[in-house]
Amino acid sequence: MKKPPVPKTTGTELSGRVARVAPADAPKRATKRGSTSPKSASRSAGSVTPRLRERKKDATRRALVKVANQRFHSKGFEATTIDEICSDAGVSRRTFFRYFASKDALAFPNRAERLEHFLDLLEGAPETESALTSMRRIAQIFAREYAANRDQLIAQQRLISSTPSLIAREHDIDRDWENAMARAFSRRLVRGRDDDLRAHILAGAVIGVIRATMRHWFEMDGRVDLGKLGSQALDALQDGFLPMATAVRRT
Amino acid sequence: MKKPPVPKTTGTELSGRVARVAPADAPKRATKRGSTSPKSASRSAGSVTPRLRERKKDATRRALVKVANQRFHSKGFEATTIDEICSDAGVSRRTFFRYFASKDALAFPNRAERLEHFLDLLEGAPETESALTSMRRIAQIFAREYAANRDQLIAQQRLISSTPSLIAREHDIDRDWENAMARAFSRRLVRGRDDDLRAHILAGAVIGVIRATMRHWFEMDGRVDLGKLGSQALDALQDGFLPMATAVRRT
DNA sequence: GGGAATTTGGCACTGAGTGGCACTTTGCCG
DNA sequence: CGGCAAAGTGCCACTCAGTGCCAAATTCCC
Repeated sequence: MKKPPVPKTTGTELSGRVARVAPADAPKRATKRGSTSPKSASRSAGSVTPRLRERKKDATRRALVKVANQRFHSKGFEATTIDEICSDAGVSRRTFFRYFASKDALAFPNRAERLEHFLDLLEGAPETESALTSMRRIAQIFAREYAANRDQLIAQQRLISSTPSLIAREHDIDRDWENAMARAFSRRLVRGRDDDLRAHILAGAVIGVIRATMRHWFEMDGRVDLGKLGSQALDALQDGFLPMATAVRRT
Repeated sequence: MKKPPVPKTTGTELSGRVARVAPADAPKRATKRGSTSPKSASRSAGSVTPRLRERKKDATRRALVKVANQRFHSKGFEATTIDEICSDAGVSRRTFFRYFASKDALAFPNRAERLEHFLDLLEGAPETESALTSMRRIAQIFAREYAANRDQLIAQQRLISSTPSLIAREHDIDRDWENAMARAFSRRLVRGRDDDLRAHILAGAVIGVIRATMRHWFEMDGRVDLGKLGSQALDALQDGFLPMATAVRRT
């Protein structure tokens, strides 16, 4: 009771804002091999990829995601404590936070990978292609990919949609995509004033349209053709929502 | 040490999910006078607004927002403790949470009022007006209002933009607006299949465009005409981003 | 002034997230 | 093989947000 011994210094204020323990949440990045990672390069040779250590880390990470999602789906996200997840995975609480920056992060495994994929596609688009055409093409690629993982994505989305804090995280992710898109568009547009603004406006519109489309797809439990849906949505965007914007009471 | 006496039942699991203490975060709602509030109407006459109790509550709320923002701006959002805010405002911790559902909520005073205002305008729009025309008109109204509070809004935005958790909350608010918009559009569109989807797509695009516009305005420290900016952005949306979508390298 | 309805404060408790340190494992040498 | 450094892990203590509960204070209304 009373007071715990001593809070170290004065505590309560101006605590250092350093915290360089382990940022976590970094994408695995590996898998793609090569990459000339500086490592420590103590001597030189090696390169037989003996990273038996990496294997273990990866296994732990996967285990955490797996047991966590089991609990999440059976008793809900908020009702699941990190302690439970840790004991299921046979890992200590402290270790958990070395793998994931937060409990939320568990619900978005491969957040980083997906964005990276999107970026690759976006940056790999031919210079001569218009922004909206690129998006149309890329949307088809993702539509196929999403359709292939339909059930898993729907389960994941159901969890997210029913958890306020996860909804917020999802919006963060949308913003990442939007910013990535804006950057790519900006490079593509006529070089001149206001390009940054115009690129952001276009990106904002595209992301908004795509989000609405995804939302609909999820609400239909993925029983509609996502590719066609996305295509139509981008059509609507491209012709200025004519049927919607003007018609108030079509015949 | 050891263990605290008794955690009540078994604790740790299946704790009731009721929590009907005080949702907080409700808009003041008053101020508009009249409104035939049922109150208790004990006698009849009066009408001198004797709610001395309401005054105090309002004062407490304002005080909390005020002292909180002082601290937020001087030492940052995350570094500020709710305890500090409470002692500054002369209120207990427990009371704080009866006024605000979370620390985040402090950074968005009148979140509810603004949305309500938007909803009123949206629902009060003439039936014969197209969705985009309504938005254009409403955007002008908000542009004027924002311009009038420029300095305060910019300070607020600076705080939000520099705090991840507040950015997330801001996105929640955007979503509220988007949903409100979608609902209004849906009522306005041709009644038929897919209206909900189409309304959401349009709303998503509009919100995206508006967000990008606001972002730019804030980045320019409000030194540009927000009304004109919004108007141009909606123009771009309405003609399908023709100059952006097609031109890859204008002459 | 008296009694009911609110409002408030204090207390105890849960759960997320962090820092520090000691201990174990793994990779890498000579 | 034995030893060494670095990376990974476990444990403990601590801070802080948020909530339930109940008693004390305040306000309202007669």
